[in-house]
Amino acid sequence: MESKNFFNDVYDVVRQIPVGRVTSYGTIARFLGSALSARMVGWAMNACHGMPDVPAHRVVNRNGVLSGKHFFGSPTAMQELLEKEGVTVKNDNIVDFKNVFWDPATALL
DNA sequence: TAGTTGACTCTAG
DNA sequence: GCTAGAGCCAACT
Repeated sequence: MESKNFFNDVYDVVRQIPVGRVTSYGTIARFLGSALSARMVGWAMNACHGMPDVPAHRVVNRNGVLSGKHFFGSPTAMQELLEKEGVTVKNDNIVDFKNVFWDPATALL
């Protein structure tokens, strides 16, 4: 299980997402150098179930939609978490997504 | 071993 | 403006 280099990178980026901010799979994928590997970010999130330090709820698709909300055990768990952190979610969509959007390339660089 | 799937994104029609 | 198809990589069956 030491072959999670790509996953580890994803976790590292997601872990650095500040509270009240969200990012997208493609953004992380591109930041890692694989813009077309956005799916892999999703897979990384799928494996992040054993990583309580990885706020997967702060990672959404490029539309700001909670695509993976269903994978949190409850279809509203992701929304509840985001709203609890100050992110307004409406109908599985992040309100002012552009305002709460967090770009690793801008924050880390 | 090989085939299919998947929490995405982009380009083309 | 919306719908459809293609692409990437790893895990699961």
